[in-house]
Amino acid sequence: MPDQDTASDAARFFTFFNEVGIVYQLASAMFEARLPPGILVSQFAVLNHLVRVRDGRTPLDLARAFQVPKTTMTHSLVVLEKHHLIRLAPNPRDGRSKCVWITDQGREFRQAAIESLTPDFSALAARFAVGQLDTMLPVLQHLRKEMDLQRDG
Amino acid sequence: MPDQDTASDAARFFTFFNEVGIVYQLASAMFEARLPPGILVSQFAVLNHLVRVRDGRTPLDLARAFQVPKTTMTHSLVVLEKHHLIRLAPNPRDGRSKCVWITDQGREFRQAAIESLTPDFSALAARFAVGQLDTMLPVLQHLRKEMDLQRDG
DNA sequence: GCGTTATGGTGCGATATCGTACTGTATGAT
DNA sequence: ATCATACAGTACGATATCGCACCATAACGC
Repeated sequence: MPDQDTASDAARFFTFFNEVGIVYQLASAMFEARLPPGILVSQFAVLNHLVRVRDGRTPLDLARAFQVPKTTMTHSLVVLEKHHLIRLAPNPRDGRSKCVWITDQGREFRQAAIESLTPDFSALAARFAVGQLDTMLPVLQHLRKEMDLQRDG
Repeated sequence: MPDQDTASDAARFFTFFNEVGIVYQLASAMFEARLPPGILVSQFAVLNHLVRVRDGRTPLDLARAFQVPKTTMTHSLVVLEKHHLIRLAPNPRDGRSKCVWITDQGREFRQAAIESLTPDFSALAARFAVGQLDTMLPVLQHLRKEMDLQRDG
């Protein structure tokens, strides 16, 4: 009964994404409580991406990576630049475009923000066995990759 | 070396939540593309909660469930009521408060929205083995519960 | 080269989210 | 009963997010 199967698949995806959304909300709230006023999780996420993945890319690359409209990314970058956490340089390869570079201050800010979360993570580790994350992480990464491919192609 | 351990725990939580955030973004984008204009994921999520968990509760209960400020929830409820997807009734137990009830139209809307996602889920199921979700779901739910408890207590 | 189309970024207006302050009702102490 | 305090919801202003229109440059066809 393939109809039954696809219905069941859909229900499982829906339930799963619903749960992911809740965990995201809770983690965001936890994180935002530690960030200094004026910097939001969305903006920190950009900073984090520049360190974890690569800086020097264009605003549009970042917008695509985060699945947000380019106007939203422009705004986030303006805020980060105002705080001297990134630097926007002209793109030598394309006169229409720019390159986004993280500053030393930006790296320090990211590091400090991550460290400020340590108490929260410690408290959570006392409630939840961290080893369980190791099982889920590669599966989540694989899921993300496939969703990315589906989006693009 | 307990310091090393807690640092490693923190790094694992951070990496994991980062991945959760990415999956959430991708799933939201996928979902929002199927919702009719005028209804956002945040508003649909409220509707979904009313069916999955319970309706008849107060706006503040919902705000706490979603970890959003009560003013944000007020706004979402106004939008949903404007579309006749919910009904706001006075709370017979408390003159300051209200009760949120989903309408028949709201239930139909939710069902139709979920069904509109079926093609996306089918395509994704062809790329990603759905059974892997079943392993992660209970762990995610457990993590969410512990994060909730940490937040409250 | 020149014109057409495509693309990166921004300006602008609309809605969403959030913090603060306020209103009205409930709760509790006396 | 009266008063002080706590609490649910709203009003309002600030920022975030988003869609649409526009500008400047790039890419392409000829």
